[in-house]
Amino acid sequence: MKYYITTPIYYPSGKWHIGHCYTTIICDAIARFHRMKGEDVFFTTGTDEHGQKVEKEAAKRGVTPLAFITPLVDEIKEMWSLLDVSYDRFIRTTDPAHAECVQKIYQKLYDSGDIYKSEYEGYYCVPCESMWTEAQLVNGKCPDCGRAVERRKEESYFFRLSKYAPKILKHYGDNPEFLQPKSRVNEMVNNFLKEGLQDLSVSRTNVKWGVPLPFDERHTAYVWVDALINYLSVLGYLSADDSLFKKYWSANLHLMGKEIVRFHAIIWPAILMALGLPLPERNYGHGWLLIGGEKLSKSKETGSEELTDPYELVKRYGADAVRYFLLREIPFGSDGEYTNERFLLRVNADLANDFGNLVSRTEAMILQNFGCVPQRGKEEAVDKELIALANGTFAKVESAMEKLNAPDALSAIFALVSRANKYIDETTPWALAKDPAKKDRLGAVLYNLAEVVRMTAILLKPFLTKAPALVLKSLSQDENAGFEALQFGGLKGGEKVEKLEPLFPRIDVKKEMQAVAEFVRANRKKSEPKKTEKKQETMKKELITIDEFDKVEIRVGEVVACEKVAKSEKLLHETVRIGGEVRSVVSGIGKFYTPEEMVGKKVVVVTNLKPAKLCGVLSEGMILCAEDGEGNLSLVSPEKLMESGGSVR
RNA sequence: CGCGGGGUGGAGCAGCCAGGUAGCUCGUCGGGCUCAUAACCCGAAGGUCGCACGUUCGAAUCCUGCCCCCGCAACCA
Repeated sequence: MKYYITTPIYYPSGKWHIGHCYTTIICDAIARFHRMKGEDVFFTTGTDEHGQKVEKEAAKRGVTPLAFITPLVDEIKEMWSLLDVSYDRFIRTTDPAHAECVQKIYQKLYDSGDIYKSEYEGYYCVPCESMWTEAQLVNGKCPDCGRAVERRKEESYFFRLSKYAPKILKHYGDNPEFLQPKSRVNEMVNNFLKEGLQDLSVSRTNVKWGVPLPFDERHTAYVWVDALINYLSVLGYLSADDSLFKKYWSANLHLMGKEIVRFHAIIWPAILMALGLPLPERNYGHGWLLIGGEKLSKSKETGSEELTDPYELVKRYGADAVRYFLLREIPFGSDGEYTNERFLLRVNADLANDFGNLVSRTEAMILQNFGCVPQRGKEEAVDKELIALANGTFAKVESAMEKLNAPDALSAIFALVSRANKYIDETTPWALAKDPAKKDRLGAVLYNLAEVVRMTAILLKPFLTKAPALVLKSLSQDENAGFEALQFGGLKGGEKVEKLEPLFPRIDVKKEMQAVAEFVRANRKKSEPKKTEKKQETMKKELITIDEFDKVEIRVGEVVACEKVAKSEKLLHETVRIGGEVRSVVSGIGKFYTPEEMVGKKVVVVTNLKPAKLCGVLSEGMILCAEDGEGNLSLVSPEKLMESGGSVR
């Protein structure tokens, strides 16, 4: 049986946090699970490297897009290797074979009439060089700069998405597995499919860094279509050698974060339908890791002291701990809170105290009393209960994993670990050891424990990549064993047992949390001065003339009213009197000043900055602040009492 | 009335679809044990299941209304 499983391909931003690892680690555990069942698994991941963002960043640095992006791709590959991600193929959208596949697919759809040329009508802001839809405009003006926009038509190629809406709806109905969890189906149906779909613009003329369309080189492929096609191109679809495609398509599982479900559940099936290909069996949109209720990327900006850097986490606690936390702690399908404390408590309680300690005490007693695995003995009622649980655990793990529910699978395994720890208390092997007449019973008890340890190690192999192999090796067992080795009784007795170092050293949570908080703070300080250095460098580079400086109009103003901008974190909305004029100004200083203390302050304002809307509030100027290396802000004000309206130069 | 998801002991979650003793993990407190990584085992305290109304012999679960949080969506000038 074959099993084709994919992660989305990632945009290599370089700012990695464990949220990024979440999808990939779950996929990896699922892939390993199926491999251990003896299935023919193909597991892919990769990077999404085209688009305007990359183009602009590269230009800023004066390098080619590919030269800019490649080190970042190497970084993500290193991260996957640190976390033992067992992908079979890594695809980059800049691989020539991928680009070729994209072109062939566009050509195919163009030939069949599913892609056609038309015009895209929108509102164009000339200074911003941006096209906006009617819904994006703010009071009919450009949402970026607040200036007037003009209605404009732009040539674009469209994909007949509209045609497929009814078919997709029907597919959802006929295949309840297709999109999970169920709540996502409601979201897609109610928000998009029910009202019918609009044809999708699938080409861009303003983005050069992309795959050029074969039938019109002035256009590049829309990045989302480009990216989705990776699931086919990685299998060699439409290439000279499409054996992988023949063998593995369609996908058994596309796993992704909930934010991109729309693309996978609507656009992707429509494209596949247009190509006449079978649809993926299952799409699953999982939840996010949150810090204080916010997405990780956001909370990073707002300065939380949680350690989220995967490299550092692996360095401190090991790949197994990071994998375990992600797989065990986050309720699958919904969002989950991340804190260092929860991470440490979870790892301590389960891996160190329960599992690691079980292995340690079992092997210690075997070595003290027998030196090798004892013979299987006569079974009493307690033994039978333990053995039955051990033999029944795989079925529970399998049924959880069929639902992709790693937390449930792991909790079934740890129920066995727990039962074994309790079994030790019930059978009191240390007491048996004191009575030579009970040597046989002692042997039987320790054999049962050794078996449970062996089986637990095998059960844990899809989830953890280091500890299970060590445990199996220490019992002289094949570390590559699959699930077929799970029947109780696998140990024959007499196997050499090797003393292990503690698998998961216990962490002093309080101390560690302090250390982590210090580390995060120190790291932030380290990275911030760099930013200011860079700023200074660019200042040096770009000398300006006095005339240019003269273009900036700066005046003294007085804050007459101030309030927090609703729904924003740092934005304050000030009403500033500048001479006879009163202006509305929004500034990002909410972390450092309260609205109350702002009122009455003399401030220095750039008054000829083009107006903009921030969080929907009009800002007609910029209040000047000094910023230190740590991002602390201080208002700049005239050193002697000055009338509002006075100019600054 | 935009659309979804959520509100359950101190923390994080399960239970809800198919009403009937409110469960799990962590934390707290007490006890046991000493093989083991001060780990393990047992017990206890702690909940008006967001609020209100209704259906029912009986509601965390079903109905209706409301409140709060989050995402889809403009944020650090």
